[in-house]
Amino acid sequence: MAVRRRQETMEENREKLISAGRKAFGSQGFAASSMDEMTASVGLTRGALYHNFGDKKGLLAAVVARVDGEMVARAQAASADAGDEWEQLLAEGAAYIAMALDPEVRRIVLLDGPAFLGDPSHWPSQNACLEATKQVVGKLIADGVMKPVDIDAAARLLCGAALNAALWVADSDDPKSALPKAVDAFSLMAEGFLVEKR
Amino acid sequence: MAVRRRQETMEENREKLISAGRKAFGSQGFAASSMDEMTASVGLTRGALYHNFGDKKGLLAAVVARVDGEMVARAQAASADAGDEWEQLLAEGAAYIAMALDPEVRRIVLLDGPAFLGDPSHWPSQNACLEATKQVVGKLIADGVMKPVDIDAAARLLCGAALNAALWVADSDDPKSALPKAVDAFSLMAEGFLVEKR
DNA sequence: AACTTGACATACGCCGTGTATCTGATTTTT
DNA sequence: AAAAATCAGATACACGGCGTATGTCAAGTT
Repeated sequence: MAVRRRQETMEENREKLISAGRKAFGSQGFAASSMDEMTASVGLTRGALYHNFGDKKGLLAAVVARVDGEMVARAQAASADAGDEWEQLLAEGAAYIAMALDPEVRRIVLLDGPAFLGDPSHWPSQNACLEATKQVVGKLIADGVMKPVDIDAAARLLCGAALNAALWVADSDDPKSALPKAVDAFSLMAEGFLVEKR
Repeated sequence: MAVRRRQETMEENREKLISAGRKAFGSQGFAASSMDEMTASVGLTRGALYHNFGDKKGLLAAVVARVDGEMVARAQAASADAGDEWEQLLAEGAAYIAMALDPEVRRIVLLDGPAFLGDPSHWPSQNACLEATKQVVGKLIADGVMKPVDIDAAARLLCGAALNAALWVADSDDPKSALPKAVDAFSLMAEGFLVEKR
């Protein structure tokens, strides 16, 4: 068998660590996750962790970037076949709400991320969700569909509202019945930005 | 000198710990705060902490309740002389945004609170801000000013939007100029709930 | 084949939490 | 009022986690 290249195995190990870190952070939270256990679960030691990611927070950042990236992909897929751009925005919002029902997303991206890495708008991953929302908001304002508000502010509020709605749904007594209520309230509130009601 | 009563000094010590905990959590964050240092800063030891609050999280809960209570008081004061109830809601929102610019409020109530104590809607303090918002929303829907949405969902979204806006302002490059934009966007978005625009 | 590199392991020191035990002052009891 | 009980808080200890310094051996280089 051909000798394994160095970079290959390193890439594999990074992958293992990100994946295991995601599981650990997602299930126990960042603070309570032991890096000894986490690395052992994939047959490595903390040596690999500190070599690849610098420290525990470094791994969290990598995991956040990963999950964040997946979210944006899913949101764009969900809004792909929306009628117009306004409906696209609403579809993305609804998609974020649905995604944030995933416990991993909630804990890692919505709770521990901001608490341990600082505000999402300054993440190295640039918080892809925010970026995507800004794009759409910019277009909608240019087209005169949305009122002329600050793009950053509007995007942040819309994105934040969607994720906040998800937190509410997830922690409500009956998530199943809360979900439509949340989507409903979100859509309604978003309409505040519209020039003319629909 | 009269002998000090037991309960008095205990109450004083609890007060010292809450106050010192607030400073520590607010400046360094919950995870990075050493309880040895914190207790020593008010001339006590961790013995007092564990006796009074059970554990580190117990103190956080007490601190959160304290700050949360102050927030509601300030919000109600801000909305006291609002014209009608809708304006009261907006005033409360603006007040929340302004308050969350306080670093202590941000870190303790908005970041570490949810991350370490769970969702605000389940806090022992009941999250007074949410409760207050629900009150007003309930009235506005009954009066036909707001559209008939789920009260809990609407309150959560409004409250969340205000606090989220504040997080954005605080972490923006130029908070001073961001604040009015945030308040503006918040008010606009809130109007989505109105039956007829103003 | 000798040498260098570097990815990861091993070993160590430090710090922080939580708990078990102790102590002395305030209450209570008689 | 003296003895007994209580209890707020201090002291001491055990355990575990993080980060770093150092070691090691396979992959790559010359």
